[in-house]
Amino acid sequence: MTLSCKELFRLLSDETRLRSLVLLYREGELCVCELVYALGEIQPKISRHLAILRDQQIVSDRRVGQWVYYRIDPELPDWAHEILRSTVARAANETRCLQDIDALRHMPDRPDAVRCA
Amino acid sequence: MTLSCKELFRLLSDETRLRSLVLLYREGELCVCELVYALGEIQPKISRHLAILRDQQIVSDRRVGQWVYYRIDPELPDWAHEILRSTVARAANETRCLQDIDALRHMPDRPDAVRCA
DNA sequence: CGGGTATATACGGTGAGGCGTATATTTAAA
DNA sequence: TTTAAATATACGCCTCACCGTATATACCCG
Repeated sequence: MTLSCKELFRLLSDETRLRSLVLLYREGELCVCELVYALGEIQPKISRHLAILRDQQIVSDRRVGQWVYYRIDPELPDWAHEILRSTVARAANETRCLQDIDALRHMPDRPDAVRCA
Repeated sequence: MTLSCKELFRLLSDETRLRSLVLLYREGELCVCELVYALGEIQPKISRHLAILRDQQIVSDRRVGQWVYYRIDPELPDWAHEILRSTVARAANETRCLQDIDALRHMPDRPDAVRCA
């Protein structure tokens, strides 16, 4: 099935997914443990929501050793990408997202060395 | 409370509300019975969803005789309006919305004479 | 192979929100 | 003042999606 407006909005209407997508949009690529740390949520919750986004092809993933990196799916349709862009522009002003960005910045032992690949 | 991204998306994730907003965005102003006809849904359902949108100040209403006309709230924040614009551009390609527009066009006895006010 | 870390998934419980029906309210017209 | 039309709301039902806990899977290293 192709992505509908309604379906996209349903996906964006969950706070955990929205915060994750804002971070992924800004950072390009993040592994699960980075999102867990930045959002301050438990790992199964993050993984579950990422799986939902992956099933609808909003994000794609790749495994690097024991880590799994997620990013906005590069094949996301233009109209959806435009909505995401507006969203990130707005959400970046909301307190919760600002905190997430800051938390990520201060995460110790970030597995960032691997990310270049 | 001010409108959050998450809240806007929750409102847009319901098909009836989404179809109503697409029509309102295109047509400028519509009364309840026009939406009932165009969407082919029962009146309490339409009224209920319009009330939800009104409570969140996505739409505003005005009474003209026995009719109540709804429109996109002119004070909708810019970022929300931009998301709506992208949405309408996309949704206007989805079958359901095309049918709605067509149905509205063929509605008999439309109370359109009043709308000029 | 065995232990540890990262991630994914299964499961039952629970609450939010959508639904249709019935009814209330408002206005116009008779 | 009664009737009818347009709209709004109240109510109970039910589905769906989220939650936390527990467990499974995958990979690395010793």
